[in-house]
Amino acid sequence: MPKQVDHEQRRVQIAEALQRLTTRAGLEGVSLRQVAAEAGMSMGSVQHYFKTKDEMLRYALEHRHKLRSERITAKVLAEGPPTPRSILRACLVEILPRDPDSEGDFLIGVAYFIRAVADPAMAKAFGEGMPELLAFFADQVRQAQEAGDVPASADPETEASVLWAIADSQGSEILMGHRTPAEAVATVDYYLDRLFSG
Amino acid sequence: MPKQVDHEQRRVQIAEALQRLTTRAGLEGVSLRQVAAEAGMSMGSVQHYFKTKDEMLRYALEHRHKLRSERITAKVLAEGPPTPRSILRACLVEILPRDPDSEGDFLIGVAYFIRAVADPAMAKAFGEGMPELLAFFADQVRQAQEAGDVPASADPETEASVLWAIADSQGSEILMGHRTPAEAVATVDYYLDRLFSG
DNA sequence: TGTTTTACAATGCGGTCGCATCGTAACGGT
DNA sequence: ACCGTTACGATGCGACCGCATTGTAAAACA
Repeated sequence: MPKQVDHEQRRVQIAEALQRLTTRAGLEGVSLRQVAAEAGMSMGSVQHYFKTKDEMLRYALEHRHKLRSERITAKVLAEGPPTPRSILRACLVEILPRDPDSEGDFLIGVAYFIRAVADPAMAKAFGEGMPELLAFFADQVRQAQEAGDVPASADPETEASVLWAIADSQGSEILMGHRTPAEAVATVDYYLDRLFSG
Repeated sequence: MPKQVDHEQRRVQIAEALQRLTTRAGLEGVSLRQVAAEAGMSMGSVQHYFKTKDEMLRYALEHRHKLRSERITAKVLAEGPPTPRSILRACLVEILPRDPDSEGDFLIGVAYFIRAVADPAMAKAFGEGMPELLAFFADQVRQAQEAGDVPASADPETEASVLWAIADSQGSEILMGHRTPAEAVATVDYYLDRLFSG
């Protein structure tokens, strides 16, 4: 068969160009042409690897999910002796936009959220990564409960939602410049303090 | 002078058409033509009242702020004897998208958020309504503290952020169909339970 | 009544969009 | 060497966008 090209690598290349564009310029309204230019290839090439724009966006979303997961687990493992609390803190802080990288990641999340609102298929894809993250959070809370660090009255699943809510919402506030990363981290710590008061 | 028309009423008419469209079709990508059609007037007419699209969006944003404030205060006053807790609950539930109306309101908020991310001027306008809402929340928490219903250790300002975060994030989850309004309300109640445990 | 200002409809312009099509260059298998 | 497939660049189509312009009807003032 013909010219052998690593499809996966090409797709990643495109996805990362998309991510860079999304971070830099804005988020909605990035066009295929822009993505192609940013990736240093022709539009036809992009089309070759992704039949439609949606397909490209969906792939980039999965790529992002993977990267984020890797980043978080790396962060968690890097934190000396991991306790449920330190793990949760690391996750939440990692989610917040604190630098261009994490800001880009957060922005991509927002971009997909927007699409997801109008497009149920995208909402499904977008929400796929959520349950396991929430389950992971809930599990940490449960472990802390068993260790007596979190009151038994707390509901792990709901606490997981609240934790996510804080990171999610504070992240948006940071993006809009209504809050600084430091303030957001302080809020996270505040809440963890209150939660871990068993 | 000539044909006297109530400008404010016309603008409201347009803003509400925009809101309806945003609710129904999606949120980003509503065009001036669509808005005009929805409002039952010509595009030239819309242009007459708003020189640019941004101007229209900005006006509609303020309109929304006003409506939401009115809606919330009405809701609070309607709740028999208002306690800080019932007030907070009413506010949070009111923010959540529970029916087409509140869903539209929430969607508009999302639409503006999106614009706000890329457009600092919009971010400013969008964030203008926030501090007073947060201050109001914080004030309720403080009052509850003085009444001994909320632990003195709680920080009213941060709690206000957390409360907002819950409504904000849960609202998004509802929009995407990842959560039902009932579940979101349960989360709100759960958190209020934990907060009001003085 | 005539003039002036406002309200609005119609239309067009330049631009961009996603997507389809087509031609061709590069390579692997036979 | 040839053939079939793949990679990808070039180009164009139809639709839509925001915005500007133009023309006209109507109403308040003189």
